[in-house]
Amino acid sequence: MRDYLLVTKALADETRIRILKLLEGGGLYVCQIMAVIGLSQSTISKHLAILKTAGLVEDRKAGIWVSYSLCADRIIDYNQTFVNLLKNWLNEDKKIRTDREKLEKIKQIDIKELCKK
Amino acid sequence: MRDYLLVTKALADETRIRILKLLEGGGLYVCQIMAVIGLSQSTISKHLAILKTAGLVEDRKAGIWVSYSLCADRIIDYNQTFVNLLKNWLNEDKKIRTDREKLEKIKQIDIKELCKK
DNA sequence: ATATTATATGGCCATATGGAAATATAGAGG
DNA sequence: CCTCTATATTTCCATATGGCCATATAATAT
Repeated sequence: MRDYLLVTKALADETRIRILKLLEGGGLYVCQIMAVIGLSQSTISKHLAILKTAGLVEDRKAGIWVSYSLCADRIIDYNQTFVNLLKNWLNEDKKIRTDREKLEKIKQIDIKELCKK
Repeated sequence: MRDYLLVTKALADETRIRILKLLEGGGLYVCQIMAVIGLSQSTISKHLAILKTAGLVEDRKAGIWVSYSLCADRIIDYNQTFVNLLKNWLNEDKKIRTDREKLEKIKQIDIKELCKK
C-alpha cells in the first residue's frame, strides 16, 4: 500500500505529469525541464525528487549537470505499468502539446547557453 | 488533463482504495462500507462522492438505502483501465485483507440490524 | 402531516501539498 | 585554495485535503 500510494500520489499532479510527458522523448537536463515548465528551480527540483522516490524517473550526473529520464527498471511495483500507460495518454492535451513544442526549440539551444540564464 | 487528474487524485488516497477494493466483491450499501472502514458517516459519504465524480463508482438508490458498485461504463477515460488494474493489485495488502474479512462477517448481518447502529 | 432514518452537505480544524526565495552542496576550473 | 554554477535542501506562505460534528435532504412509516 505504501508503494502504491507513493506512485499514485506522484502521478496525481499536473506539473509532475508534464515533466513525465516531456521525458517520454528521452532524457533531459534539469535546466531544460525548467525552461519548458517555467516554474522556479527549487520547485522543479522538488518534483523531480518526488518522481524519483516513486521510482518513475532516474537521474544521472554528468559533471555539474543532472539528467533525468523515465525509469527503465521495475524499482517499485506499479511504476512500469503507469509509465507505459501514460505514453498513450494526454498526447492530445493542449498543455502537453505546447510543452513539446517548447521543448523542440529548447533542445536546439546549446546547453551552456540555456543554463546561463 | 482535467479528467486524468480527477481520476488519479481519487485513486491516490488509502481510504478510497480500501473502498474500491471492497467493491470488487460486488455492490455494497453505504452502511456496510462504513461498518468495514470504521470512519464517520460523513467521511465515507464524501469519499464516495469523490469516487463517483471520478467515474470510478456508480450509485443506485434502493428506497432509503444507497448502494455503490464499481463503475461498469467508461464515463471518463482512464477509469476502466484503473479499475481493472486495481483488481490485480494490493490483494496481499494487510489492511485490504483485514477489510475483506470484516466484510464477510458484516455481509451476514441483516442490513436493518447493521444500519440501526 | 409528522416522525424516523439513511445518506448528503456544510462548517470547522489540523495536517499535507505546491509554490517561491534563500541558502547549502557538489563539481569544474582557475 | 577559491570561485563559479547547476542542482538540492530549507524555510515560509497560501491553498487543498481528510477527518469529525452538526445540520440538511429524501424516502419510508405512522
